[in-house]
Amino acid sequence: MTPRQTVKTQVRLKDVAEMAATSTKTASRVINGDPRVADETRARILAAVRELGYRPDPTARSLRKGTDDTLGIVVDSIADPFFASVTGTIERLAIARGLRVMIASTGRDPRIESTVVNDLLARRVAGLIIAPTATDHSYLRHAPCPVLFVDRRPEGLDGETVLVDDNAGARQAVAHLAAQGHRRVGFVGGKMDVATTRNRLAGYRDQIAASALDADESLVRAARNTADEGRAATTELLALPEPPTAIFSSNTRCSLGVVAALHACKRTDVALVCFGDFALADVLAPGVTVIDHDPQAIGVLAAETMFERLAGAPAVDLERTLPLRLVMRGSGEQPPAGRT
Amino acid sequence: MTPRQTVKTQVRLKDVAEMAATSTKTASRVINGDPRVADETRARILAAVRELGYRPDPTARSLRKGTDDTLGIVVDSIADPFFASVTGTIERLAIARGLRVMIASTGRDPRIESTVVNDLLARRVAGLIIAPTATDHSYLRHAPCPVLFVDRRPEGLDGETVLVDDNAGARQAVAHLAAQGHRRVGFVGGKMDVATTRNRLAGYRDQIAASALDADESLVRAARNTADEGRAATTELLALPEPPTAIFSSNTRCSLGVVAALHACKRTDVALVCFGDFALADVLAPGVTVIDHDPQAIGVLAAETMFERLAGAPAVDLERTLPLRLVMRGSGEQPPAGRT
DNA sequence: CTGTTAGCGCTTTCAC
DNA sequence: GTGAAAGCGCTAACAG
Repeated sequence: MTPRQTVKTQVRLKDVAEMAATSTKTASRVINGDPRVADETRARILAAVRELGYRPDPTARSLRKGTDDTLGIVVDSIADPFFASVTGTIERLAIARGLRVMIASTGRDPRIESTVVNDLLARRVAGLIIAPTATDHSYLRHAPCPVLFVDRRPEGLDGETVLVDDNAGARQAVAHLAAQGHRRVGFVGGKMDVATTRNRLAGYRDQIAASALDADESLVRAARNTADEGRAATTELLALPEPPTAIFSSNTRCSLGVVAALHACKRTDVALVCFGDFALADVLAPGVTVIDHDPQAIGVLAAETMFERLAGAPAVDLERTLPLRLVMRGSGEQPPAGRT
Repeated sequence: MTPRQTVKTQVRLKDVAEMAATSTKTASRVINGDPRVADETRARILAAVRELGYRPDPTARSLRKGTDDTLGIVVDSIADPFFASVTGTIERLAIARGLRVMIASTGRDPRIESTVVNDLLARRVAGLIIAPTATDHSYLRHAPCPVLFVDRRPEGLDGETVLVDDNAGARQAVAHLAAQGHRRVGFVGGKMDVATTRNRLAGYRDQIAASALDADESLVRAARNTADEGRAATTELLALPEPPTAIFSSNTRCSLGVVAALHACKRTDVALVCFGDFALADVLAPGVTVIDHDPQAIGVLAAETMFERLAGAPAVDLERTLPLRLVMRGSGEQPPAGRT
């Protein structure tokens, strides 16, 4: 037998209306704050609502109105510290505005992205915030709700986007290392099918050229998606005939591996700048110099932008870029061949 | 050529039925995998489904069936690394079973917990996984769906719970420190209104007594919820007339602060055992000894338990406890007065 | 095997 | 100001 269904019959609007001796429509008006109801009637209805403990059914309301008070958020992985922070911030602000939040992870799989986005759309979400993974987002051109992209630009669509200037951040990192006298700077980063990686790698290459450093492709180790892979890449780089004297790590997952490798090999003399701050970066010896992009700030900006769209305000600029900040802690200020 | 999706004009089951020259009910049967439909009819309907790009409306279905294929997850904060990992794991497994996931954070506020749980319930979630914060969960006794608690036991209700043995973990940590010869062991941990903290503190006190160590309440610094507060608490402890020679940190947020403080004061000779592993714990010098409780394992167990309940299997035991593991990395193996 | 009829709980015409 | 009726898209009953 199936589990016993609770006899707790839900209080419906009809029950409220009956108790207040009025119609469901009038009760509905009161619930929805329609002013055109007699004060006396309104009082009766509110009393009934409180007495019965009535709570409107969001599903029925959603079906009838064709819209929901839920925000859809689609990110790579909720377990990724960066996205966890961004998502958590958005959720907090959304709740404060009386909005619910539905979160879905894609695992960076375009097909999963398409599935979850369509599902969210089918649920009539009020708005959609997406860290894009797919290569074509043109199907969102006529989406029935505001769509905002985060961290990466959509492809095949001029969608409003909140992001950091990956290219500039990478250039800044490499320029900083060049200023310490480094000529051979290694790159460790994620997969090339992620736009963020491509932009950071492009910035790295731009600045290598601009600073006239060694443009050696064997110093570039992309497609490292986990800390373990970042660690392995670092070990490889250090084993090169002409190893780099400095490393730029392009994302936090990699950074954790790079740091682990440098400490394991006792090669903390190798200069290091990481894209993205992380816990304990300031505690290590030496402290890890980072290009800081505050995930909470991204969350706040994304949430506020979405609230503007939900309120009907049109987008002014298609892109909102957040500033980056070089945080010097020691690892990035070491000179080449700094072994002691 | 991928078919263009017009999200605006929704394809309804009625359209599919008309195209297949049948009734909506028969079409509904096919959609829901009812075998009692003629193969030929089924083929016509499936063809229409594909041609029209029909996707069932989850809202309408939910309203009609009185249930949804969404799992509700309620945790302290999605930005907390521990809960991000647990939640991410559950989400991944849920998606794989065709379930959606709705996540809500409470910020450890009992009123917010009550609000979000009721909201999730109003949305007819298929099941609810809760890291409890409120002090009374008796209102969930007759919940219309399976409810599973994670990380902490509910109060006022014998609910099925997945957790780690906080008390035993704390005892193990203190016993380990006692074995190194420490007699004064400090405690840094979260707020006392969180059951996890209470259990770990109780375990700490139990073992202090069992090992006949100094039971000095001035060594106990609870109510530290952030890394900054953990850092401050550590500084306070070290400034005591009779400072501890070892510290037990009861949660990861605190641990990050404790570690930062020890490094900042150059007092890494103070022995340290932390409850909960964290990134770079093995990279620091000395490596941080931890009582490891794998958040992913908790997520897997929680998800599987929930799937069992959704399938109708009754709970065998009310509690499922995950094993803890002492990971020795150096910080917890240092002797007292180990300054060099 | 298939179709018709009623709703799920709510909000929206459009009357009064 | 208020209310009756008509659905939103779907599926549980119960016929046929």
